[in-house]
Amino acid sequence: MPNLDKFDIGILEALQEDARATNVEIAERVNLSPSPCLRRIRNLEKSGVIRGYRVDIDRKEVGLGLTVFVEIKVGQHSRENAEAQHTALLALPEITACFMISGTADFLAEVVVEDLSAYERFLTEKLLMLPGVADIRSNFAIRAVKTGAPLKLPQR
Amino acid sequence: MPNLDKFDIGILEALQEDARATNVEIAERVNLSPSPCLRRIRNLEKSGVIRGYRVDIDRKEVGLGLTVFVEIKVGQHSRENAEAQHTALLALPEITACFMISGTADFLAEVVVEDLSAYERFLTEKLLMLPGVADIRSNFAIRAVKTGAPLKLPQR
DNA sequence: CGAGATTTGGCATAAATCACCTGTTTGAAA
DNA sequence: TTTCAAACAGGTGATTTATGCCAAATCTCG
Repeated sequence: MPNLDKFDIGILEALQEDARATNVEIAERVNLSPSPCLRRIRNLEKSGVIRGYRVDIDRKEVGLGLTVFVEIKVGQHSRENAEAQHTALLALPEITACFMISGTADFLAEVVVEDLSAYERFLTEKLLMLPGVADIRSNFAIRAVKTGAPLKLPQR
Repeated sequence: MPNLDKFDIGILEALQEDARATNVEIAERVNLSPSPCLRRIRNLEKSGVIRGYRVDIDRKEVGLGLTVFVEIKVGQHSRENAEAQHTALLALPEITACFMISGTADFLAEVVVEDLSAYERFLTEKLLMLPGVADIRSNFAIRAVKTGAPLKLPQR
């Protein structure tokens, strides 16, 4: 909703490549002096366009070798108080992303765990214990083609 | 593979919450003085545990209102030279994440675009033009429960 | 064209980064 | 257990960066 001009878009593109770039570097890249550049960044943060800054960790390197995409179906009456479902799924730290989707399933969740046995524990001790979960289908990631790629920002 | 101790894990957890936190802040949080803390961060970067730093942008706020999860099936002979498939999918900026998966599909891709008509253009002009793409199935995200959540790092 | 509002750029100061150095801890072998 | 070497934590200071302030430039309407 906020009107983003070419400077804002440029700043966001720079931060998508390297969110720890210094303000001076970003200012040079978008052809602005440091002062207004920093002011714009702070405005983007305050207005909610920028939600935060994250480190991109190599999952394999930290021992998280298994990514699974889980299609979750919920029972008919659980679909009515969807808020409780959201809260429950939000609280599971193994789920790194989760969307309510159209199609055959109700939710699609990305689950990141150490290995198959950790995934088994997650399923039996956590996901299947949630009330209202009627059916799940697991799609195992064999290989990551790309993850967390920069958004293709609409130009102004 | 590199041995990560509790300091490294603490640094990664801090950077997952705020990747622009200053080295001094991170050092305080993990109970280390700034010098060794910065040294560890640089080591994590050099060893590949840290792949980079990304800004978390609110998609709606920049006009990207539609997220679609696309299941892609490729023809039998395309499956053999999978490398070409990967390269082609990598090159599409609308795809923000893509995995080769088990199950009914061959690939699962997350596509982020402005709206339905932009998605139609993406499908007809780009994805369906790729050689070897035999079948696709689109699952539209109705609501994001969570995105880009921090990883649950194995403790040491 | 002109008044008002917004934004930019430069400056000064406080803070952070980072290379270098020193002292301590750790770990392996005798 | 003792010894030695390698690795690591912590301190210091020069350089770079962040950030508030203010005057000048730019943009926006009437």
